[in-house]
Amino acid sequence: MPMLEALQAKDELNAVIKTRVEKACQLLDDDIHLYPNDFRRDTEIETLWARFSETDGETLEAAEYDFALAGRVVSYRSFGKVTFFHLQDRGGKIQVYAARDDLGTEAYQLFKKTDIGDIVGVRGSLFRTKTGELTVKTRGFRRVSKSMRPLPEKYHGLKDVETRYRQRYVDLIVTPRTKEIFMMRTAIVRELRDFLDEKGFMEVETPMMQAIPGGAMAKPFETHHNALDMKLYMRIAPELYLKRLLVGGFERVYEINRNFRNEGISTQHNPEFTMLEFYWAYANFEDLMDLTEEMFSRVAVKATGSSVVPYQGEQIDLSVGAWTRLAFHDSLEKIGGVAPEVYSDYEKCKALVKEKGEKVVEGEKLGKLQAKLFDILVEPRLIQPHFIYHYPTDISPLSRRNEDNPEITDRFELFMTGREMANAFSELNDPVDQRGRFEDQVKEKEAGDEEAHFMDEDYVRALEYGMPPAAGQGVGIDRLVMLLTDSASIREVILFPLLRPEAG
RNA sequence: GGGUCGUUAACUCAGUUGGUAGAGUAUCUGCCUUUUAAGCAGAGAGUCACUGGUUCGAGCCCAGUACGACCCA
Repeated sequence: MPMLEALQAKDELNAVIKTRVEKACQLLDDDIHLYPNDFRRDTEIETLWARFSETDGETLEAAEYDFALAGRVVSYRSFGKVTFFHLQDRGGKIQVYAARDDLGTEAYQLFKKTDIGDIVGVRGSLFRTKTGELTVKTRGFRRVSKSMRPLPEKYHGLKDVETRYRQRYVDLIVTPRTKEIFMMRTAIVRELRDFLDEKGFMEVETPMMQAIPGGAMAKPFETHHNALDMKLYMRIAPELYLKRLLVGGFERVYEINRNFRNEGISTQHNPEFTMLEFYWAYANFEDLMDLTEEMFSRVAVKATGSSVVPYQGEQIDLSVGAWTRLAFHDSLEKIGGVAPEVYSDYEKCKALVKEKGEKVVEGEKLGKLQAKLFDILVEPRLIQPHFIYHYPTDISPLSRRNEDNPEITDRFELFMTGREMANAFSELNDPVDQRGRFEDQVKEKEAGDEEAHFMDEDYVRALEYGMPPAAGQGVGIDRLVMLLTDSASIREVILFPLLRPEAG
């Protein structure tokens, strides 16, 4: 095979890879297919453990249960005429024993060309070794994929985080915890879907590419559609489309999908991240708080077995009823230590923001200043679950105003572990009020606020047809998975986090 | 954007005051039929991230660059 020979000739290959390529060339010379796809397994390692973990050796050998397994060789101990190795498939790992006297000299010689990392099929039965370990006795062997690159060292594993993220495939092979986290992620998302489906919500898909990026305050990614010759944005939120569906008569809808925000990268932020948004007609933000407690505690139990979960040394209690509900302005006073005469006075508020080292932009409204104080003084201290409600109207352009006080909205954000986990509100369904709020946002955008909302005429037109009163919520799925897997960085819960291209 | 730290063999890591580049694992060779971080004997393996500077001499000191981690904005 010319390609392999070319690979073999490359000087820059390190010795280990070169040796493996040479070995592969020898196999080819003996007419051995390196990548056959004719082996079929009839069981998996998890199944063997489930059925036989309690069975004693005599019973196993008497039964001579015969089966075919396949997986990756992840360790290898050879004694000459007998070899032990561990085989790993998607569900687990099991020891395999291969002996010359069982396989025959020729087959055993071929088997001995196996490297750690090769993917192999094994036919055989079970027995127990002297130490009692459940082990497969090989009667037939077929290599189905030759590995050219050595795996990381077995004892320390792969530690270099950059390599773990760039070559996640290697991380998944050698780091059991990584595999576990992503299996948990899938289980968490499935449980959210089950929960919402049971409550009568319908999953939908709305545009990821939008002409007007709405539904959140964030900088969008821009792209261009060639055939239509038009600018498009990657969505920052699905909100305005999901609410159009409320107008259309789907009274309970949700979407779990990616959002894109053209902002900094940190342990809490990836440019593309996954959000659950759901909208519920004939409900308000207080109904949402109840539903949220129920949903989070159920998902926590599913993922971790308990509604009290450990996170970075704290025990976070997600049990229904354990959550605190506190008004935004009360949280400024009681947790942030900001007196009402300070937070309600524009100049005093501005002075305090500056004192705390935050910039104040010209023309910024009182609500925005209060939000900055909240971010600095309150948010980091909200370790246990807190619903902070009645956000200022200035910073809540899509939320319904409070009936008694038009300066605040029937909106809450959910905080725990010092971070925002969700944002929710009773929806603004008055088209006249909505148009006015958009117009205020446009003024802020013109004044230089890149994150202010765009005017969306079609959305206002939809509201003019009449949207049922409703409440809606967005939950950051990555952060939820971080919480339930005790992960400090968002990159630990995203399979392929965004990194700069490798040098060279 | 700013600060701190890191980058040495495929992997995990040492590297003294600036003076010939080290270990374990992995790999290769030999021995070995119940091991499991198998063992024993031997061998090979390096653009010390990159570029420049200081120096008789730089993995080590200095400057810059790239990538990453953490903190701050």
